[in-house]
Amino acid sequence: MIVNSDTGYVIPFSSCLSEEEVGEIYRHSNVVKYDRKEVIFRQNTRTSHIMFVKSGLIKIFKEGRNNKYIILRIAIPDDFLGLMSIYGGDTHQYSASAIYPSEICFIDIDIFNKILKTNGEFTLKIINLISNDGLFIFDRLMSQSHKQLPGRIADVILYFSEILYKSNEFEFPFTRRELAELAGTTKESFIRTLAEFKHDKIINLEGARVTINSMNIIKTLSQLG
Amino acid sequence: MIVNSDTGYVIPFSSCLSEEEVGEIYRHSNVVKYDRKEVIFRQNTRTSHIMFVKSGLIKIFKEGRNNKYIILRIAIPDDFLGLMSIYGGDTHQYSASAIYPSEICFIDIDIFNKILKTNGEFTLKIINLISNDGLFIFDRLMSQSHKQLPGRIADVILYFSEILYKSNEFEFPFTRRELAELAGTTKESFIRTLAEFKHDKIINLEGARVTINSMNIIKTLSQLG
DNA sequence: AGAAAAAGGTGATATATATCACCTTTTTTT
DNA sequence: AAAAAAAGGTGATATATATCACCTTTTTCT
Repeated sequence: MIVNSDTGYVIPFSSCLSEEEVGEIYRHSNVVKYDRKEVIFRQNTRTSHIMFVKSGLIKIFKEGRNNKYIILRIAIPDDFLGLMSIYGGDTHQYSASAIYPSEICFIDIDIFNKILKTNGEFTLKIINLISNDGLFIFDRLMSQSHKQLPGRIADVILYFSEILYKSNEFEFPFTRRELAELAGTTKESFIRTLAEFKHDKIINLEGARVTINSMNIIKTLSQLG
Repeated sequence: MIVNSDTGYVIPFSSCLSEEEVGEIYRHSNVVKYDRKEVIFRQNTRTSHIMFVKSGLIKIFKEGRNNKYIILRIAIPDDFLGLMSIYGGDTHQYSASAIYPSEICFIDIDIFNKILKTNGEFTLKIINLISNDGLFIFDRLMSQSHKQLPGRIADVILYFSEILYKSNEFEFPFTRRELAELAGTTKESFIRTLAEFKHDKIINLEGARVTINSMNIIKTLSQLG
């Protein structure tokens, strides 16, 4: 559902933008609301807009063969979506869907590029974002290649605790199956390993609710792999 | 060994650069020669220059725990090195070493950034490069997570045949151990699977020399995982 | 040229984790 | 409110690939 453009929101890195540039973006953008589980864009479709998360939580994932998925990361407010695909080619290389009801701001791609070409400060911020996205994927690749399950599941716990929620206590916004797709394993193996963590009192676990009892052990598991 | 700056080489994407910009880069750059196996930069060291390959072949790799490595890709002439690390933070997140005697051009980072900030056309090319690097790593992540050995080794063969050498016949520039690090497996498993490919007449194999007999089967293996 | 180290290779064995086959509980749909 | 579907969970079993222990050949070093 498309709502009228409003100016009651902040564009990421707008401190680097002139008033005219901000105005131009507002004039050529609109906000779309998504319900839980709604798809924002799907891999292999053509890129058409610059997007950023205005509110909510977005799952970034990729479908492989045999109905297998990898969840890459969770995008939070002010995160851009799909930059890598937009600037690396002309089709999305992954999909995005709303975890909770969310609002996405769509910006006209030509306007955005015009600003990129003329505003070096802003451009460097965008280059910085894309680079960090790439390095994050590289870390995932290392984790996937060299660590075995306990290490990878420790990584998932650290991702929620340190990057996403910045707290020792949180609720998984995902089903066990999705958590497994984030850890690169199967639902069953994820459940079992998480149950071991609970049994060993490294974490408390009630349904989706997690409390980290021993951050040290989690970090050691992550490091030793 | 540092040689004097010379202007007998072409800067990648220099068609997007003005004469002054090209001159400025020449004035603030120098070419360094590396022997086989010499390290160009090492992960966790601070970034200091923009680099591109003038000649040779460069191995891009990352060290994990337990003396395990992942080889990410091979950089060829005109490829930039380390852009993602330079623009994603201030330390290299991976290492680079020469596979054959190679020449690397080092460009002053401030001069390069100055040009980035003022030349939008050129900047878009650089954004395009970094984005593609990121997408390439994502593909590797998918390959690593969802494919089993024969599929991953087919991917390695396709990488050399289609991306690097653009031929059905080529020589691996790597030892078996390195090939395994590129496929995300062990030396032994790589050797065995490659021997199966040979036994099944999918490829010919004599030492490092590979001839692909059935590109179809290789592609099918890659796709089915 | 000779010694040492690295690379290539093979068979036997171990093991982590996927797969399968269920059952129970919760959530969603009609 | 009942039926259907999805999620959570557990035990038994299968299997792909890592690991180990060698041996041979090639390359590198002194």
